[in-house]
Amino acid sequence: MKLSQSEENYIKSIYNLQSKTEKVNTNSLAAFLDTSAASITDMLKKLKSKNLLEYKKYYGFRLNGAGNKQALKIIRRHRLWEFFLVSKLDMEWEKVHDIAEELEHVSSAELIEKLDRYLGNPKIDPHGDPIPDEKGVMPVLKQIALKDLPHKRNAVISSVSSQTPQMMEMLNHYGIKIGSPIKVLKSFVFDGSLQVKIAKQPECIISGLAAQNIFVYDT
Amino acid sequence: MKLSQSEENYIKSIYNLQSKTEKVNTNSLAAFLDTSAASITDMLKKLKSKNLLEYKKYYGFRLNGAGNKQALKIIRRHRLWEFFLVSKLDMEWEKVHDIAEELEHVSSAELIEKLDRYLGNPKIDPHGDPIPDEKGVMPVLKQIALKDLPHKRNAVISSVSSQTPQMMEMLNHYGIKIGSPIKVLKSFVFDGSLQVKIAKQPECIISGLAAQNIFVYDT
DNA sequence: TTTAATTTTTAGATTTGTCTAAATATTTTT
DNA sequence: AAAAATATTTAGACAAATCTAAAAATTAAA
Ligand SMILES: [Mn+2]
Ligand SMILES: [Mn+2]
Ligand SMILES: [Mn+2]
Ligand SMILES: [Mn+2]
Repeated sequence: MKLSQSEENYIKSIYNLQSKTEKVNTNSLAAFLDTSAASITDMLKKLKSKNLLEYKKYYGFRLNGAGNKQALKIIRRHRLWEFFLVSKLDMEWEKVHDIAEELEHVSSAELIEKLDRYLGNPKIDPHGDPIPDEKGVMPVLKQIALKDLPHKRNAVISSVSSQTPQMMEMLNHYGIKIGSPIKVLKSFVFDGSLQVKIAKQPECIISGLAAQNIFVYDT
Repeated sequence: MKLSQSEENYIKSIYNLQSKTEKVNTNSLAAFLDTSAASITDMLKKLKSKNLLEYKKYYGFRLNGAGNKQALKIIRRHRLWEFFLVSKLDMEWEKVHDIAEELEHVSSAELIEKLDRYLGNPKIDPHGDPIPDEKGVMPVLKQIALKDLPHKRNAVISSVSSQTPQMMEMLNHYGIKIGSPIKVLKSFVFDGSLQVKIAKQPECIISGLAAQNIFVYDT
């Protein structure tokens, strides 16, 4: 089934909202997509007629199995392109989302499978979000605090607990970015500080408090 | 100026037809784009109103300076993506056109400049067509005799010195076409003959005389 | 130089995705 | 439980890109 760019954007947005609330409602989707509620209703009818959506008038809606599968396909494309833009073209991870928003609609299956192979079948995008595989299965990644990461384990920065300017300043200084590969070399019992190696950076020391608030995927 | 996908496709097609005939006419563009003549007229009005086109009712049309510049920008994107698909993702050069037809409409300037750098600023796409630079200038490609092509260099058949029936018969037999990627694997000093690999053909031997009369773009 | 053939444009319709404003249904407050 | 507030849907309109069929202009033929 060939979907329009618009239909794909709606499906992806519904998927995202669904992961936060059971049933999605018209206004929240309208707000999310920055369109009118009337447009949402119009599209809901269309997606329902294409059997991608469970939809009961006035009572909210959800993607059904087929809809979810579609959403995961689009998310896969989006995140693979983001990974490409950052890892190969050396773009900054804050900038890649908008471009991936367009690239995700290029629909060749062969393209995406070859891109995936070329990138080394990455499991996490530059924002720390998991990349569904070719069957639409999200990899299960266990997230742990950096302080609990065993030594010498290859891990990837997945998130930080608070996005305050103070935290960002420090992360910036250390060259820590979501998606950066990281490895713990040594830990100091005295204050819980860690000596770590972050990809592309010289080795450095991170305080125990920071190590509690930085999370990684143990890969 | 932001152009729609449709507008971009029309501009590019007009550019291509223009390179063959001075003025383009409605029916030939309709045939080229496989649409109705009425649709062409509709779009011509639109492109004229956007000052990309010289257009006199019933008397044909041409892109103006701004229109040409736009066309070259789109062609640049198209050919860079084609190069990417073949050289990085290892797709076959016959298959990449349709995908590039979609990718070419992703409009980030930064994306294209980084892609260009990443690919090593290629000058020729996988079909042997030149890639305009970031200013829209088509590169002037140096053409050399196949016999002078260094080993293992990716080159593209650009022309043959004589188009006699005898020559054509031989080219046909070898599956040599303008635009075919070619690579020299080995040369024999004894008679100047070359072992070459032409895209999609099995390896073969070409005589020294033939190798003097076949020209390639060294990429 | 009329007439015929061809090309191009216009008129009017359709589909997709959007909007505003009004109507209707649901939920919350009194 | 009725009124008020909120959420959702419908009605009707619009712009973009397309189409078919008819009209008009140009070109070629008789
Ligand atoms: Mn998108
Ligand atoms: Mn992302
Ligand atoms: Mn295109
Ligand atoms: Mn090409």
